[in-house]
Parts: sequence; C-alpha cells; structure tokens
Amino acid sequence: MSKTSTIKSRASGKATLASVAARAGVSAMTASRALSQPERVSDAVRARVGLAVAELGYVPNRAARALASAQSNVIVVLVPSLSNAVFTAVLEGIEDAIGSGNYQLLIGNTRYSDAEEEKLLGIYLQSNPDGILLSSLSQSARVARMLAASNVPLVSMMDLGSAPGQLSVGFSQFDAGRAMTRYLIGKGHRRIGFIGAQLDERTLRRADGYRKAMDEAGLLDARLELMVGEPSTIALGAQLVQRMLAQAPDCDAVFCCNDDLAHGAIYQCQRRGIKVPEQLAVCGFNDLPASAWMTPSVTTIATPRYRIGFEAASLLLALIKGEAPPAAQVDLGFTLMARESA
Amino acid sequence: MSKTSTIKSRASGKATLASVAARAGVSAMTASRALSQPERVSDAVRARVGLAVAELGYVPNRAARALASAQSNVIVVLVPSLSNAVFTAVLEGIEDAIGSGNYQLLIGNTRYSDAEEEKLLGIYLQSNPDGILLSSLSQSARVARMLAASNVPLVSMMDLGSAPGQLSVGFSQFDAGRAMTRYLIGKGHRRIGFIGAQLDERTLRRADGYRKAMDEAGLLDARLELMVGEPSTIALGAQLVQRMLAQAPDCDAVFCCNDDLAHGAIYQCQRRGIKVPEQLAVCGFNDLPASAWMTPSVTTIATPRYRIGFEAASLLLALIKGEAPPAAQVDLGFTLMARESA
DNA sequence: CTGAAAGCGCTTACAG
DNA sequence: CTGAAAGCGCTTACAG
Repeated sequence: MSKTSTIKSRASGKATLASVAARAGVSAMTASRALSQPERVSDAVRARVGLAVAELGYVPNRAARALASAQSNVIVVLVPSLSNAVFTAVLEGIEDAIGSGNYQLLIGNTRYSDAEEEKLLGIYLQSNPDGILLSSLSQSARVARMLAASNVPLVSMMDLGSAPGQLSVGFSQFDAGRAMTRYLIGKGHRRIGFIGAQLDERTLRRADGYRKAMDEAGLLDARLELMVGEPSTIALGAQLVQRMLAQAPDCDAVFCCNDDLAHGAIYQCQRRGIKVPEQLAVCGFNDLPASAWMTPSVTTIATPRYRIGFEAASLLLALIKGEAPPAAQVDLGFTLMARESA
Repeated sequence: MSKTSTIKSRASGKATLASVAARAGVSAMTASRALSQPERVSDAVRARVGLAVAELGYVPNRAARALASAQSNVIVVLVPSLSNAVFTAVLEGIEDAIGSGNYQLLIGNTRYSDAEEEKLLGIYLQSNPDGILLSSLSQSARVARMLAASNVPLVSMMDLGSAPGQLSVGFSQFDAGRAMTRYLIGKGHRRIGFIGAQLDERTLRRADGYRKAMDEAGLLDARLELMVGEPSTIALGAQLVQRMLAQAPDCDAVFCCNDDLAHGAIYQCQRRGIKVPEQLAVCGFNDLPASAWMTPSVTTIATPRYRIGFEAASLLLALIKGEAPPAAQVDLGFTLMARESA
C-alpha cells in the first residue's frame, strides 16, 4: 500500500513542484504561479506554498522549466581570453548588468581560436540561449552560419560594427590606434615602430589606425612594423623591443598594441640601459593598473572595458525583452593617457 | 490537409530528434542512439541519421536531455575573483581537464562575498550540476547547508582540507606563509612586517604561517601586522607600505600576502627613494608574470594554480564517474622564488 | 540491432 | 484567483 512501491521509477527523489503543491494543498499550476508570479495569487496561497518550499527544500528544476517554457534564461558570453584583464573587466560589467535576474551566464574562453569558438558555440547553443555576447565583429564562416541559424539575439563587444543590423558596443580600435600614433608624431617622433602580437581583429585595426596616421604624415615604412602571432606577454614584449631595435636601429618610439607588451618592452629597456622615453619612447594600449605605477609611468589608451560589458549586456537584455535597440552602435570612446614613457 | 494546421502548438519550430528520425526512416530511439552511442547502431543507420542531422541543422536540446536522463553534464565552478590572475589560471586548468567532453562549465564569480556565493549557488543548483568545484575549504552556514542538501560531488581547490571525506587539491597556505617568513629570517631580517588585504581564508592562513615562523624565532610583534579588508591592488600595496613604515619605522622587510600588493609596495618605494632590498626587503606571493621582470625582480612564492585547476577537475570527473578518489588531499606544493627584492 | 510506451518536472493555453 | 489537461524534446527500461 506504500506510495513508494512503484517499480520502475525514474524520479530523482528530490522535491518537485508537485510535491510542494500537494503539501500546500493547491494544484501544481497554482504552486508554479505562486513562485513565478506571486502577485497573481492570494496571500494565503503564497504563504502556504512558501512554507512548503522551505520545508521540502525545494529547488526548481531549470531543465524542466526551460523545456516547458522554451525560455532558457541563459546568456552566452564568448571572450578570447581570461588571462587578459581586459576581458575579465568586460565580464564583470556583464555580471553587474545581468544583476539580480535569474539569468545564467555561460562564459566561454575561445583562446583566440576559431576552432575553439566553434566547439564552444556548438555546445552552448544546445542550451537554447536567450542571447549571445561576442567579443568580435566577425567570425569564421561556420560560426557565422551557426549564429545565423540559431536566430538568437546577439550583441558584439569591443569594436564598432558597420554591417546593417549588427549591434555593437565598444569604441573604434582604428581611431584609437590613429590617435596614439598622432600623439607620438606630435611629440616629434618620426621613426615610430608598431609592435603587434596575437594579431586578432582588434590588434589589426589598431595597426590600421597606426598606418593611416603614419601615412598621413608621410612617415609610413613597413620596416617599422613587427607583427607576430604569439599571445601577448611581458616576456614577448621584452623580446620584441629587441627585435624592433635590431631591424630598425633608428626607431625612436614604439607603439605596443597592448600594455603587457609595453611593460615588457620597458622592463627590457631598463635592463639594457636604454632610457625611456629619452632614447626610446614606449606606449601601450588598455591602461592596465601597473601602467600608472611603473617608473616611468606608461602612456597608453584607457579603454572603457567594464562599461562595454555593462552596456552590451543591458542592450542584449532589452533585445531579449523585445524592445527596439536605441542605436545599432554604441560608441563608448577611449582616452589617451599621456604619461612619462612617451 | 497541411501538417502545420495544428492550432495550439508549443513546438519551437526547430528540428527535433523526432524529425531527424522521421527523415532517416528510423524511430526516435534509434536516432538517439545513433548520436549518443554510435557503436551500438548499424553503419547504415548511423549514416542516414548523420545525414538527416546535417540536412535539418539539428541541434540537440540540452534541457530535454537533462530532464530525461537526470544528468545535466554541467559542472559548477565558484571562484572569488576574475580580476585575480590566479583564478583565471585555475579556470584554464579546469577547462583543459574537462577538455573534449560535452561538459558545460558554469563559472561563478563570488567576489569574495558570502551573499554572492549563496545567490550564485542557488541559481546554479537549479541546473542540477554533476559536480562542483570550490575555491575554499569552508563556507557560510547557509551555503554549506545548500551544498550538503544537494548531494553533488564536490572538490575544494587552493588549500588542503583536513575534514574527513573532504576532497581538496592545492597546497598548504600555512606552510607557504611560514616558508617565506623563514626565508626572510634566514636573510637576517628581524623586524618583518606582514601586509594582508582582502582577508579571505587563504590570506588568513598565510598570516598564520607568518606568525608561526615569527614566534618560533622569538620575533613575533603584533605591531608588525597590517591587515585590511579591501581588495588587493597595486594602489593599495603602495598605500599600505607607507602605513607599515609609519607604524613600525624599524621594519626591515615586508611580506605582502600577494604579488599585486608587493608590486605596489615596490613602486612606492621607488617613488619615495627607499632602496629595495637594501633599506626594505619586499616579497610577495603567487609569482605573477611581472614579478620576474620588474627591477628589482620580486621574491615570491610560485603557486601551481593551473595544475590545481587541472587536477581538481580531473578528480571531480573521476568522482562523477563513480570512481573512488585515490587520495582525499592532493598536495601540489609551492616554490619559493628567491629574486632581487628580498 | 531496433522500437513502442512511458515519464522526467515544469509551463502553456484554456476554462471557470 | 485557481485548476485539469496536454505538451516541451529527450532518454530509460523493456521487449523482441
């Protein structure tokens, strides 16, 4: 006569909405409403259901909810790196914007790899996300196809898009690269080298901005460019400044595509007795915390990474709610921090 | 006569296993098997199902699978910070260990807050995770209760546990703190200050190790301790070394509970004309990349963070498969990096 | 090697 | 304000 005499039960044994409802003396429906739309239920019911939930230690089953409602409450975020402080700041902005909602963030680290991005997206799309946040404007053909087929709302971060209908939050990497180069030119430098690593989309755009400024000033010279595919590190910056000086001994300034590289370059100069900025001006990009504290302090571009994450997530949330985006592109700008190193 | 004449369909419109099966001319069951256990199905069936999947652009629905199988393929990871390079390295280790599986990582940033940890865990537990990875040995009473009630396999990272049945992968924070302090004592320092920030579990244990070593050498003096709850930053390190020197002017060495603080302390000394290590020795903890490159290079403790993540995830995976853990505690050790600053 | 039936735990769409 | 029925898209447990 026992209720537990069922033979082939697949039940988890945990409290379910049905058990909560039974305990509260209402239907499953009403229990469901008491939890998700408490204002649409009588005070008495709300109290009884709340009590039953506590007594049973009920934890809603997200999979069941997702399946029944066709709403996952999942937001996918793809970043190219976690070891880069830029993207962890973006993530914090996203977290804060998502805030108190019942959203679940699915964070994917693509490691600057198309294959990895494809793999992660393939897995994450199985969760039927409500929205996607990407750290790039373009992607591999396969990823682009997956994205299009999924039909999930999407916002790009870090740069500004131009394709119609493409939503993006960031700043112009091109303009920032050009602004820094013009600054160096304005300081009287003529043989300005560009050191680029990783060679991701953003680095390439900064390099384009550098070239544009150099060209406008009649200073463009391919021998002043040093581009390598390896990930940016302090060690690599130290190594590349050496190579730059070897390939262009008359180089009087170096524009590093990010601060890690710039820090490494400066540390290396210190070791080799090269005075910064007197003998060689060095500047970076992103304004990591150490840049303001090092000696010499580092001239760089401060980027609104936290705000990019925050605004991009806010925009995505609006999209998910079905609101029309106020603008396709949100330009958050950048700030050139003129310090001692250049 | 159209098949789409259903009135109140809740279907998503996307391809389902059933539609794949129909196209391949098999039952849903067989289609399911063709995908999850391809070796148990005939070559012909496997090929036809594969074709149907491609033609229809079928994406499995994870929620449905989780609900039916009571297996989420989700692993929850809770870290106290993302801006701390230590934990992003841990995450990369975890990602690599999870590797090619179909697992989904649910990464939560608790920001060193019990309330946030509780909130995140509450949300993540709804996903019915297969396993949990935590960055601490102990937690708030409510979180501990949630964890116990969930009955999900769990591995702690970063430190070594002592409670029976508690699985942990890391190294002894206490021993590391003591080792560094002994090193400084061995160098002839007597008035060794300890600078601690954030005051999380790990920092507190390092401080305990420091006290133990100081006490053993008869050098313990509470005025040499400076502990603040704020998050560790370079700026804070700069500020705290000043305060330390004010409260203990005869201090001849400073043990910073992490490298960020140590870097800030050294930068500040440079600005104030205090020679490191001649006038004040400074050491840190974690061995961040800059520590090897700065001038002076920074004496610190190298911690196996990537390996901690990797081994902890490997252990968890074994647990999930039902294997018995080879050991309750996996001690990965640490390495004292004696450099120029102390 | 393959399949018909039932069920996982919720919510939708109605109806009252 | 409340509820009975059906269904979301899979897999389990059997059976053949």
